[in-house]
Amino acid sequence: MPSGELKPAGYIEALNPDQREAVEHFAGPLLVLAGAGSGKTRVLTCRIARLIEYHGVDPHFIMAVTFTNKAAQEMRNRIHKLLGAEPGGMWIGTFHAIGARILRRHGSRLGFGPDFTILDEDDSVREIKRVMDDLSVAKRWKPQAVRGAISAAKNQLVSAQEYAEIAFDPFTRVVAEVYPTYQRRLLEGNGFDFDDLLMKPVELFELYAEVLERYRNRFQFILVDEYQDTNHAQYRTLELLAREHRNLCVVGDDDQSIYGWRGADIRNILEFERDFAGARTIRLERNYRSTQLLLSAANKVIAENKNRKGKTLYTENDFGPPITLVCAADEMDEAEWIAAEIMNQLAGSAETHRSFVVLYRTNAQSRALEDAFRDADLPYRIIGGVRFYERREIRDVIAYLRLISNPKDAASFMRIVNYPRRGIGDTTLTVLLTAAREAGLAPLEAARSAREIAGMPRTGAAALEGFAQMIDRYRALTHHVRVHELLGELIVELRLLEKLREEGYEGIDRAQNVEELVAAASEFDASTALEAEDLKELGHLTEVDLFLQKIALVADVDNLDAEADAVTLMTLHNAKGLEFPVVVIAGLEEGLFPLSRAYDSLEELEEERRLFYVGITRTQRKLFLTYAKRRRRGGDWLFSSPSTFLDPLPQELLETVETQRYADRVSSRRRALDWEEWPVRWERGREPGGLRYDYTDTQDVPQLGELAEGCRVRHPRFGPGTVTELDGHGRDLKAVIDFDAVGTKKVIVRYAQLEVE
DNA sequence: GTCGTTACTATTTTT
DNA sequence: TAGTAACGAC
Repeated sequence: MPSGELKPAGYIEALNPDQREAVEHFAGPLLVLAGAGSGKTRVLTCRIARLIEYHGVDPHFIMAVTFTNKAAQEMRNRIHKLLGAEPGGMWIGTFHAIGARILRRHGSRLGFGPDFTILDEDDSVREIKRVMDDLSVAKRWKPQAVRGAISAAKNQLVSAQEYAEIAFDPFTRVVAEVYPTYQRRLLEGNGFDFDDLLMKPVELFELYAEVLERYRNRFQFILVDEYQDTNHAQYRTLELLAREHRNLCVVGDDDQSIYGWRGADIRNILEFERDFAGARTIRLERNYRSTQLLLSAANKVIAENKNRKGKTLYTENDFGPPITLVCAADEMDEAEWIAAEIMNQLAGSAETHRSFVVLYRTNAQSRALEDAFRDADLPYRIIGGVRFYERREIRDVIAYLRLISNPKDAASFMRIVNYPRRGIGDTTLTVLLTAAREAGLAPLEAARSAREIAGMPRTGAAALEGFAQMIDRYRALTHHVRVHELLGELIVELRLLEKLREEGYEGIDRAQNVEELVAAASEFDASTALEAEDLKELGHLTEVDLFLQKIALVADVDNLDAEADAVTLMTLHNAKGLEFPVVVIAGLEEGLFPLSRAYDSLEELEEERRLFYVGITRTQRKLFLTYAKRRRRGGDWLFSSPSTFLDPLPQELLETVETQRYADRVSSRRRALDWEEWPVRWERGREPGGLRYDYTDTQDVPQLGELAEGCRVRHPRFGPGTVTELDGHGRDLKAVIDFDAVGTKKVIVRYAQLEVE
């Protein structure tokens, strides 16, 4: 235990007083409110080092939980550096990875084998769709929506039974019907979805006191990164584990909570001090990352939010250059301007490509940027979007591995039974599945003796048996060969690369991806996937099992290669935890950022604002904010005004710029407007602040003001009035207007020739 | 059983 | 607009 004679290690002396206080805190609950760029990871890692080195805590008793694998890896490396050795026995990982690890050990109590499959969101939607088809409810509701509801329930730890009790309308009643069947299918297929990895460990702890006891004793010290992003299931896990010893240290920033839509509950951090009475709270407000100017802008933006603990960042860095606010004509113009500006900056300075990042709200925005970057010959890489492990060809190959690893996996069976084509069609499959269900067998099991099934077409039966034999043959190999060897053989046998290449241009890419997967597999080292203490109990798991469980939990950011010399393009969400010398935030328009649906509630709008705050605080030196006057979205042009998020930014921090094309367009329009009235029909889409125009014969139209509830309008016959209600969409949009002179009337906007004041 | 066409719908973020 | 799902023809 504490031995006061030891001189503080060098890493302690380098900390500022607040950081030091957090690091030196030993036992009892601790909340560290760590502003952006305030050295949060440093505090976490130093604290762990100190627990081990100074307080003599065996790493075996420490658990550190992060949100991404990348953060976990980073933490591991830094602790290694501080201690000069790997802290053996310590658990560091994401909630999901830790959940999977616990389930691997004890899942059998809930009826799951340790070689379980982890279903990603897409797998889960497919499974739900299948359930819905069977229950004949697929027509009325979207599987995606039902999945969302089940996922939300799981994050709230609401079981299928409990859900049934609270179902109150047609939709939730359908969900209540699907949920238990879906769970049963998962159990039958020995699979967990992402949410199960969080919910099932809690179930395990609550049902089996001795399991809970084991981990309570085991994790004497728990540290949690990004605590503001925890959902209820995660909160409950922490509470169960830490309730007794109370050595729970959480680090987070309520101003950076951006995952509310995924069930993260900001109350977890706002109410930590209440939930863990006697908790010490330390604020880290000194920022080491950004310029003073940027921090003052960020502080102004976030101060608009009501629901926060309150924190003001400061720095002793330079004042720094102003933020450049750019107005562009459309998204191509915006993208071209960004590409050109990055080229400029590169030409005149020592910066390299990797100093730049372009952040945006939606993945769809990357398209224009990619085009512009390609045209400008600017090297770039995109994080997010269609992720590697989500590509069709990769999922196909992985489905083979999954079926080999877990013959009960019905979803993977269905995916590949006829890929590549082997003459197994709907008729054959329907007969097989019916027979399988009656016999209580998984599809692959039934396929092994397909010829014995009544009503099975002869060619189909032979193909099925051949398929099953092939899978079984590889299954027998799993204990003897490495994953990449197995994969290599499989691909040759299927003639997969040849077949993909025959698909033409895109197929060549696909074939390359498959080769990349084999390369990734050959780098996979099972010895690090399963730690020594798990080997005893789980030594019989194959490398294939472990490889699959591992890749199911990797995100794209995890692969962010800091070395590659290219401009990074990614969503704001993906940027959390990262920093860049030069940042561009694109698409600062009403309806896009903030996204229009965020107007539904204050909470969502505040979350969007936090996202903007996260974006600003990624910046070390120079920030560009861009918006476009119009943007193609779906089929037509969407016109919009600059984001209201820009409003709190004081003029003196900004320098405003128009792109050449925007300037040209405005001047030509002004000239045109002098002599011509523009033939325009306009509609208001779902997007508040964004007006959707349909115009007959011109390319360019003047922008009308916003039509929204509460705004003042003028009607040619009824005179001035106030809009009290909007109803319908697009060309069917109707407005209820309280006219000053003639009272309330409902008009069809399309015909009413309203003028917005 | 396969292929091609049409229809539809989703355009938010992800462990 | 683009991608996918469903459907119908061969």
